[in-house]
Amino acid sequence: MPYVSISDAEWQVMNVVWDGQPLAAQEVIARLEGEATWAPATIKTMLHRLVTKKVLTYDLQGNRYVYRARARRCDCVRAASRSFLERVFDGEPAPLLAHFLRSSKLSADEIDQLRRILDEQEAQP
Amino acid sequence: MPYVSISDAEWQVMNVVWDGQPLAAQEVIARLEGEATWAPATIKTMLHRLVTKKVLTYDLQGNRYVYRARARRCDCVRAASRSFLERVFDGEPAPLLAHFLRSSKLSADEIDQLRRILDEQEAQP
DNA sequence: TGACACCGTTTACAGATGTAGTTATTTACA
DNA sequence: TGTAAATAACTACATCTGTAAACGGTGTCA
Repeated sequence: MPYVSISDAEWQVMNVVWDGQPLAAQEVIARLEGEATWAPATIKTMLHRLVTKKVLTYDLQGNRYVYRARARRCDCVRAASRSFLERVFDGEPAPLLAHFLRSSKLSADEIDQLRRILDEQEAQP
Repeated sequence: MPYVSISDAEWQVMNVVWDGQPLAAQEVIARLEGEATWAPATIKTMLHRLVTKKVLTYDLQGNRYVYRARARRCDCVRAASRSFLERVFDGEPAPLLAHFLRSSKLSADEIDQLRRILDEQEAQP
């Protein structure tokens, strides 16, 4: 399975599918109301391309497709994250983390959670 | 100054320029040896496009251009980071941070550093 | 049994991107 | 002063992206 990248607009569609799969095209279109201003035809094009890219697949239900993700979200997140880290932060995770820690407003709970992950990281060799 | 996005390949060039500016095209090409396998002409094309996009500028030195960044790295990093956060993590910084914390191997020093940033964040309202 | 509505497929097209060769101009050396 | 080398500019072209209309098949309601 050769890696094909998911474009910006396609990520918006995939996020909807991952969140609510399985979904028929109409449902994807409905959930993108407000999020984006695409014509329904545009969304259909993207669903089609995502099937071609083997990121999505579908089951036939009568005469309509019901889409499901074929690639796992976590794998796509991993690939996109690695590529972003490489591109923008030259592969250095620490500056990336510093950047996002500084530029995000986090709740006390979230901060605690992140501290705990840091503790875990420290425990590993 | 309308925002134009810096492509994947262009980031590689910009990282070299930001690290060593001002740089003549030849120097950029030299520093990309090994990093990438582009023909020199390819790199020149990218330099040219980056000037068009107003991300780079240059000073004439004899018959050659000496390039300098026109956009600040931190601004470009900020823009790219925001877009990535939006696209891949639906705008939620905490999951993004958790992901990178878990998937990176960090030195003890780096972990301390990050803890300190978390402390700072907690102090802010 | 038509006509309409809906579905996925095909086609369209401009702009961005990756990749690089060709050309014209300038400069420096012989 | 002529010629070779180097430089930036122009041209090229296939693919990817964003955006969407047109088309052809099918199901449904009158």
